[in-house]
Amino acid sequence: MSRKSTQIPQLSQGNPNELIPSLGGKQIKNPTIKDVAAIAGVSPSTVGRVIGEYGSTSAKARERVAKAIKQLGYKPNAIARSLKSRRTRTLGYLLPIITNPFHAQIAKGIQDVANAHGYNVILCSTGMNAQRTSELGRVLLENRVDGIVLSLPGDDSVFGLVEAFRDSGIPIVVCHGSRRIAGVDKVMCDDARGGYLAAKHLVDFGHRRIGIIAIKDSTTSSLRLDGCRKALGEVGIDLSPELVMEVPDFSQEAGYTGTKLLLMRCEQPTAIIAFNDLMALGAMDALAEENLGVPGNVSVVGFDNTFAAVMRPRLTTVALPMYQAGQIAAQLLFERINGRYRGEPREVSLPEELILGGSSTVLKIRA
Amino acid sequence: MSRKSTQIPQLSQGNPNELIPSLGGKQIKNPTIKDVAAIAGVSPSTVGRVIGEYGSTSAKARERVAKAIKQLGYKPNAIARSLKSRRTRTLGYLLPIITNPFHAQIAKGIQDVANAHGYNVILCSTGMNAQRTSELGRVLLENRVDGIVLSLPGDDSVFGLVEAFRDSGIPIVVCHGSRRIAGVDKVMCDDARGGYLAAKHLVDFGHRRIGIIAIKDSTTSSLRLDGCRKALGEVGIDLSPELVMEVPDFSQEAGYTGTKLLLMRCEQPTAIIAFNDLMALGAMDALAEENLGVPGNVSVVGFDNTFAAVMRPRLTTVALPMYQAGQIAAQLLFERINGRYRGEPREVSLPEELILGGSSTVLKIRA
DNA sequence: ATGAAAGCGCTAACAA
DNA sequence: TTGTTAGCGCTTTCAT
Repeated sequence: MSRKSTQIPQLSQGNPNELIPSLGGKQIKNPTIKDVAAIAGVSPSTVGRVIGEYGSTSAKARERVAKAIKQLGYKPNAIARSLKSRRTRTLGYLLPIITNPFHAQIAKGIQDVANAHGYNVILCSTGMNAQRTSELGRVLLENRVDGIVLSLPGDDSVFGLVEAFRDSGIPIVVCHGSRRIAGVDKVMCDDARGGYLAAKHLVDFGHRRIGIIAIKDSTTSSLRLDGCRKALGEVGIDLSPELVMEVPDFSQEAGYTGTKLLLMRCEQPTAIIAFNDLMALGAMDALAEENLGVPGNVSVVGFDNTFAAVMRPRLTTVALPMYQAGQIAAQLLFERINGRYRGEPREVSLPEELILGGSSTVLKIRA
Repeated sequence: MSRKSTQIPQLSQGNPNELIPSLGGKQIKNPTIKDVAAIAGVSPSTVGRVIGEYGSTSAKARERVAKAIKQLGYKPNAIARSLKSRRTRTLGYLLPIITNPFHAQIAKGIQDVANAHGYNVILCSTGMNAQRTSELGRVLLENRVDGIVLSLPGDDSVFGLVEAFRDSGIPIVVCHGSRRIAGVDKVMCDDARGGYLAAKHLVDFGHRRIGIIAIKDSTTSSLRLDGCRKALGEVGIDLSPELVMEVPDFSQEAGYTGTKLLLMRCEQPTAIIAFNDLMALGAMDALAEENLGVPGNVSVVGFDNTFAAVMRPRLTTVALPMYQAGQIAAQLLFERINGRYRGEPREVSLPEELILGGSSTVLKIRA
């Protein structure tokens, strides 16, 4: 009913925004700082000072302005403010797809910190499409965001985008994205440490023959593998290449197939580490097909803690602090934005954490 | 290294943006439409026409402007454009928490459609906090978004927010939010139909004594329950109240406890419907504790298809088309924004779909 | 088809 | 402490 109120001028026509104090009448269509000033009987600048909380104002002025604002239903125009102040109080967040729980967690971390600073976040899903990535970068640039967080793998479109932002002097933080993006602040997880924790856990449980489902051409995967090697090395074991199955991607299918192949080509491992929960699920399906119980016959450990808690048995996994990563990314960004930090690019490494589930158990010595 | 390029004026000082054609020199610090005009040898208005693709321009002018733009590395300023044109090409999306996969799906649907229209999306998680909800609403208002999508339960802060947007003439679409918000377009799922599908499925499998874990004070829950009743009614069964266990919320804990209580107070049902996957998981844990196998002794059906696919056995569930819901919500919004539709509030009801898993099976007649 | 001029709503100098 | 003035970078009449 009042939906079209803005279309129907409620004051006399001919003076769209004239400073008629609307003595009896109610609202002016889109009250500006000038309208407020007229009603409060002060100058526009004084109103600006009251609203923007800068400069100095008398208590009386503040009171009158506040009253006028309420009377008019005045809402500051952030657009105009941005144009003049050259700050939009907006951050951009570029990510592959928001439906990935990882990125959703990061997004939440960024958003919470941003809001606490009075900032908004524009979310941009690239869909891993190069053209779209460039386009979204351009849009963010045109919208003059004060900073951006990037959770993208490193391809040419991403490098180009980083370059463009750097040229504009807009700070960038990479959060759980490509490690190959140089010259920017980064927030990453300590993947080597995570791999170490996973393998160490199994080693402590007595496992010695541990199969690993790793990913080809993935830095994260190779760091985790390094960590596994280290843990095994500590008990004098040299990880045999035949126990490391390299698969093309982090999919459930890859976990399944990889495990099948692994079981075929080597003596049955007593435990399997898959470099994410989805692959661990695939691995467990493969094991079930071979009538190998988990954890009875084979222990399984996953990574990422994406849905380990809803599996039965609950999956032992390595959790990554993505929410925290998002928060820190935003904090680093704000330090750049407000000039509190101007030094060399920093890299924050966040600890990963082992979450115990029922999918791993102490190795039974066979008779 | 080139990070501080904007701070170091690269041209002579004293003429911040004078129309010196920068013949040999490279970039002007922050080229505007005027700079482009000067280099292209046309007026600013012509440049505006070329960039904004309005009015008419000669091919020659377009070419010269394009060249100047490239030479200067000019980026249009969306802020200035918004101020003048009174359109920000930005949508707001208010939701409880982005880490809820439902809302992430909706967000993606909105974002994809928005981007296709050249629009951005500002994401706002309210965290179900009333004060925060109002604040975010205010911020969106101040930022003059062209429209908003709401996925919020109905409380006073939300009603207030809706009112505020209506006063400003900014269109709103509720997407999978409170049905109690009146006077706005809505995109909802057909929960009654979903409930019907779930119960019909079990009835078709021969089940007659079906326990239902429902939620107190939830419209969605009562619609689903209606649907269940209808399916049972079709085979002449009147759903007994003792088979309907009302729990306080949609949590796993509630599913677990509800099932325990259900098993205590009535003859053992041959199937259980829980109104989301999480409660179904809790129900299955409860059943396991009672040594009741799924689906051997009891069939289980969930709702929402949030993680049914990773459960073993895979959970039979009713899936909701959230991505599509987000897309449609955005489409409805655009129809309002560009004035293509000005009629009464519409309500779109989206079909839910049964996804078969291994958690439900044909009822075995006991000897 | 193009240019000149006004102004969107605000902030930031500078005066007073 | 307050008011005046001048823009921020763009779009939009209105002339030409």
